[in-house]
Amino acid sequence: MSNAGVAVSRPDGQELVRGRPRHPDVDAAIIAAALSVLVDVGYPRFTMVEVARRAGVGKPTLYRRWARKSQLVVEAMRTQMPGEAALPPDNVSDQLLHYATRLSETLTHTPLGRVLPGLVAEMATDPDLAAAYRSLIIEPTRQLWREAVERGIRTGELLPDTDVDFVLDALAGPLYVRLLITGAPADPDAPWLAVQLVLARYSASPAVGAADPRRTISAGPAS
Amino acid sequence: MSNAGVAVSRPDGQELVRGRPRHPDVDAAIIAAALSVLVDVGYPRFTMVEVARRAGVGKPTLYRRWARKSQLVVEAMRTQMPGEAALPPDNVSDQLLHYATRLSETLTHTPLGRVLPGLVAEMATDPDLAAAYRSLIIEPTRQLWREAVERGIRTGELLPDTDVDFVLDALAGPLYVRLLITGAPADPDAPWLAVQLVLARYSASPAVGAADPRRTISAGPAS
DNA sequence: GCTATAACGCTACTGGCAGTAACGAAAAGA
DNA sequence: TCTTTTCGTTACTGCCAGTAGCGTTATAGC
Repeated sequence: MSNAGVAVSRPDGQELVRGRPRHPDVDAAIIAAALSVLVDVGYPRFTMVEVARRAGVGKPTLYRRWARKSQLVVEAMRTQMPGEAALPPDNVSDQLLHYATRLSETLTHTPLGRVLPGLVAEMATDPDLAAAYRSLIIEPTRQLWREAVERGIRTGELLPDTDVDFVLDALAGPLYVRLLITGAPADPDAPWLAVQLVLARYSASPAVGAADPRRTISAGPAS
Repeated sequence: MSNAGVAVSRPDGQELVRGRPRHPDVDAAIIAAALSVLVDVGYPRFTMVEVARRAGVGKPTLYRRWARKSQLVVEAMRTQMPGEAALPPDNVSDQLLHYATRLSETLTHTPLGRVLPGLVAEMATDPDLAAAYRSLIIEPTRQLWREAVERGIRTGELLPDTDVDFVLDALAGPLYVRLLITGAPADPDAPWLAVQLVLARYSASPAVGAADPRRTISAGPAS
């Protein structure tokens, strides 16, 4: 997102750089500083001055790269997202459990959890930020989940009437509610419980969902 | 929450009021103005000056009643919560559907939905606000839901291993996720779909949850 | 080298808002 | 009348986002 107004592509395909080039370490230093500030004080007390101070950089240097504070934050958050990591298990229930568990860990063990509430607020009034956050952070994750669910429908593991988007909301919802609304500590079982709900309703194999299905499906998180 | 530093209770139980009494309409005027500002601009652009202006009141008058902007907002929100309205249906599934539908409507049709994101952010750094919001707005609602679920367990409608708090999260989660995270428009079916999930997993009667259970339980929101 | 260009750190500024202080005036009880 | 407290008004402090202008420095092309 560090806007590349510097480089102008030339007819020969090379980059024409005029003037003093940007220092190669500054971007990284700013992102690192931003993350450290976010971890320390959360979004609402996150100030650009403090980021500049910790990065050993002038404030205008920040604004040369990111026009808004919120954009810098989104960029910093994006670096915290887990990589693709080719999905390991080959059945839908384990895949969903894997994803839900990973989201739960991201929310509890990375700055994302600490920052999310403030970001959510800003999204409500800053459409650009909302779009950036959703397309860079939320959507990539949801797309993975969506593909897993659709695959499950195709293979017959899930019922054909499965409401894909609702399933995604149902898996992520309980995790977000705790973090954002009730403030209760994250329940390590929550991902598994959520997957249970989804399977109980949408799994094609009728046995699932009653009694104690934990053993009938899988033991725990795959990661 | 309008702090009553004015009245001092006397031994005889009467109120001892010294000095000029507060104007009886000012509290209501401020709350009304606050709500109108919230509706118009949302929490992050909500300013006390604007509230004072619309209420035809000085800024210090606001601060005489509510020490923080966030406290005024919580108070204003509280007036928007639906009343108790003795729970109508007598079976758990209809009760939960009723509550979930009411939450959905509150989130979409009252200022609460517009304000919630910003409030959530502020809660992350303001423990007092978080406590006030949770005890005045979140908890009363959850308590109703909790009682319904526990009643269902007692009557045998729900399985004894039902995880009560998780059920609450699972019912509210999908609604909040849309509002706060994905920004997708509220799905009018979401409350019903969420109840379906819960019943499919925790209902004691095994028929529920497969095929098209919509007709096997109830048609729609009870309100 | 020399020149043009743009990044850099620095300082200073504008503008908006939360929250406070101080005032004179008004409303009530004692 | 005296005391107390509210009320509106005005003015203030302090914080922060974001911008402007400065002199300096690194690089590419001539």
